Amino acid sequence: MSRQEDLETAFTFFNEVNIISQLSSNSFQRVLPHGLTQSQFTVLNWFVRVDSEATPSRLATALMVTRGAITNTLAKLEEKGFIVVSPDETSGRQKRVTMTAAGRAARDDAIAASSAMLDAFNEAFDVEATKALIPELQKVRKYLDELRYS
Amino acid sequence: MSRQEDLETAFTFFNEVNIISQLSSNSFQRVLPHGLTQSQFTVLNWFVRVDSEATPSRLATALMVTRGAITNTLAKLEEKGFIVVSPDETSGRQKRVTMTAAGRAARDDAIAASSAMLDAFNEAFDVEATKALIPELQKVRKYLDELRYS
DNA sequence: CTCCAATAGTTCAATATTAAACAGTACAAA
DNA sequence: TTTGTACTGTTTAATATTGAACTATTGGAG
Repeated sequence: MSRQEDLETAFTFFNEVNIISQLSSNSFQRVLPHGLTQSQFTVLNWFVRVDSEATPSRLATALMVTRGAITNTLAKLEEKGFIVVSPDETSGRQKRVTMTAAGRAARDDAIAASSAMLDAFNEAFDVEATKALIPELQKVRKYLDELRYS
Repeated sequence: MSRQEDLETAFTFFNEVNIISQLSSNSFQRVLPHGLTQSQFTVLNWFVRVDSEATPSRLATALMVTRGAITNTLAKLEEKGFIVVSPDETSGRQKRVTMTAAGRAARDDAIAASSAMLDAFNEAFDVEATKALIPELQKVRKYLDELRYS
């Protein structure tokens, strides 16, 4: 296998991943309830998947956007009552962000709204085959994730 | 396997794909030469991968953006001399877009600029394993791609 | 041939994001 | 204690994108 061929393999891999991401994100965004944007949903989902509390800066890093973008996204979520942003008593420069019950419900609504789409996908594709891909993708994700701190 | 578990499998799959896409796109954008944006590169790469000629509308559909967005992207590429937009003699409402030699060179520069990144990836991962994922991803991509025309 | 619905491309206002500048806070080294 | 450096969050101008309105053109149904 020449270096050139290996480069093409890697390039093709990332290209396919990109296209799938775009197509699925498009479909997903179309069904998002409560006027949620992709970014807003990602914040809510982060609270379910990772931690019940965060600083804006931690969210910016986790979601790979600038702190300015997070300021905006959190403001929108707070208007909707899906998160609470409060001062941190132990640190004057940090803020403390938590999700409300309404936020949790909105996140669950979003998941439910996408389930028809995912059901259809699972009908067309062998779920075991999909499941088999996940560990490989996780390895790649972890590699790329560690790369950005080095 | 319950429906709930299958839904989670599919959701996790798309979630991993999304994160990889974001991380790799971030890295890729950082090294893009000639002030190319991701969208601009995607247009140039489309001309290499798919066809040597297109209408703006065809590009908008292929790249999954609005026609307004393509108008903007093509204007930027034309300023840089990477594409040519000419009237279509056979149709007064369509335009004809082609890539210039400079555009082709810029695309090749972009590929070259990302090769260090891809080399590092190939050192960390078994290329054969990566290659094995591609057909599976292509199946998913084709499924999603067909979905949006139905 | 004449409409009329569909299509192609552009423009506009609104929104999300970025990069950079900014102000306030924390903390460790001197 | 003081000072300087690093970090947190916000603001600003610039840019990319969207959805919708608009203009021009096409092509088929009548």
